[in-house]
Amino acid sequence: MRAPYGLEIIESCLSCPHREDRLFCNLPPPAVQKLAAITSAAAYPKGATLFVEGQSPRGVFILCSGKVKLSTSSADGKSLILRISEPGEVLGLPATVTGKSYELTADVIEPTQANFISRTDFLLFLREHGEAALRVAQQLGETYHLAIAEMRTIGLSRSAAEKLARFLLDLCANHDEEKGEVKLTLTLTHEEIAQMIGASRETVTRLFADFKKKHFLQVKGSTLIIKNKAGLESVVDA
Amino acid sequence: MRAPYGLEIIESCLSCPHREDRLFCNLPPPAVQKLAAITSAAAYPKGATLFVEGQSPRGVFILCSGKVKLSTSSADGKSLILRISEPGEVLGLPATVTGKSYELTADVIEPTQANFISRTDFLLFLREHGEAALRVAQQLGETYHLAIAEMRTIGLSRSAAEKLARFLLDLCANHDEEKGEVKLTLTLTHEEIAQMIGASRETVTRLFADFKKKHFLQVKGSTLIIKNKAGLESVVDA
DNA sequence: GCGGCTCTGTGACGGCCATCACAGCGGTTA
DNA sequence: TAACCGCTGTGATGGCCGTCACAGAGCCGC
Repeated sequence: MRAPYGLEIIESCLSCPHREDRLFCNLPPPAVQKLAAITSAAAYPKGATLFVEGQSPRGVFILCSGKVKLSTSSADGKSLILRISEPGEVLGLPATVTGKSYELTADVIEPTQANFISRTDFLLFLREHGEAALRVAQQLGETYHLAIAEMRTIGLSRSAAEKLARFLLDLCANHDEEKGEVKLTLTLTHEEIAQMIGASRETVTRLFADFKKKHFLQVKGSTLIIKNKAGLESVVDA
Repeated sequence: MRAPYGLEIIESCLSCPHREDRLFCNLPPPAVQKLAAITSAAAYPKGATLFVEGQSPRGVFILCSGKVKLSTSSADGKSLILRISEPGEVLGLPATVTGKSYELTADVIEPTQANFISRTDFLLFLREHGEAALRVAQQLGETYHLAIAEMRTIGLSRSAAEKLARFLLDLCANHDEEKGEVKLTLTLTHEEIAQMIGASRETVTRLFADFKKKHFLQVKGSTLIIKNKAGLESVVDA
């Protein structure tokens, strides 16, 4: 593990292209300066945990690089993955602004650099900079959107096949299409996909085999090629 | 149906105790005045629709009285109810601040009075009053919390019994307990409950019969008495 | 290369629950 | 009062899929 707060990390984070993405781009210069002053950078290895469901909120994390898994779990160990956060996103925002405990657990699944802002600093900053508060509201609205979308795939499907198809089509929506195909890299294991759609690992394996047989998609290592979106859509509509 | 924008309705809404609840209470007087100026009141009969999933956002509705069902539905007519909004809540907030289309449909299920603020007025107001933007962010954070909670009951349960038990315990959380019992009025039909927990109507009927037989609860008309919370919790933990 | 690990693939079995079908039941309308 | 309509209750049936069990496959560190 690299030393947190190491100088080289702070340097690299200050130049991180996502540092002010979405949340704070285009703020007036004084606001940006103030923001930089209360921000501290750190690196997290794979397997690290940024925060845990139920903890009282310490602050927000702005993802510079890496990937973070957001999940919730029940007493009996079952867990539900809500989504995988990518660079540019802000984690822990709802809990930090409301003051309620974190509603999800954030686990690092690829080595990550993130900027941290403590709750007290962050709230003070928002109070002083109304424009930033509006940005935060917008970001929260989008997070809500994503949650609803996830909810739809889990709640409105009658079969596991439908859920998986919905999940894959959602993935397609974020990637470009080339001559009828969508190519994307999927680093998730079947187990994790199962936890995202509320199914068992074996069912996911079987469904992938099924979809391959129907020529809906193709898998090479961690590369996934969707060859027939219409086919998947027909599974959803069924 | 009462005439929308009728004088007596505006009067009653201006004195509505929830008008500034949560979202805008304790704002400085100038902000409150401005807010009153851009607000317009209306009444909606049972069966009316405030907005529909997919519409581009017209603005926000602040519930004064009545109840509104928030749901999403799939192409094949199946629908998933997210929650029932009560007076004091603000509807359409995420879509209005992000500018994306409404992600849910809002149907009036009990005669409702609501204050409406158009999107342009609302955004302008937020830009001028940073404190209000912060309130909006907090409200959004709480809405998100609720969505996650709903998600947990749907996604983390392995059986329908578990989902119903979770749903009932969530209800209890909002009501007071008296000598080990929680009494509440539940105006939802079995069909609607089924749509909230992602099950079929018949299953809900059967589960209620089952829970009654186990003396977990009791039903008299639209009054529901939870007699044994521990029993329900044991269903969830199973 | 060898043991140990995680991940994927596959068969058998059984239970839960969605679905269909229909029967009472209370409230409302004509 | 009868007809109607939406809600609730209940039986029969079948299929999906969760679970268990195990086998191969890839990937590491030693």
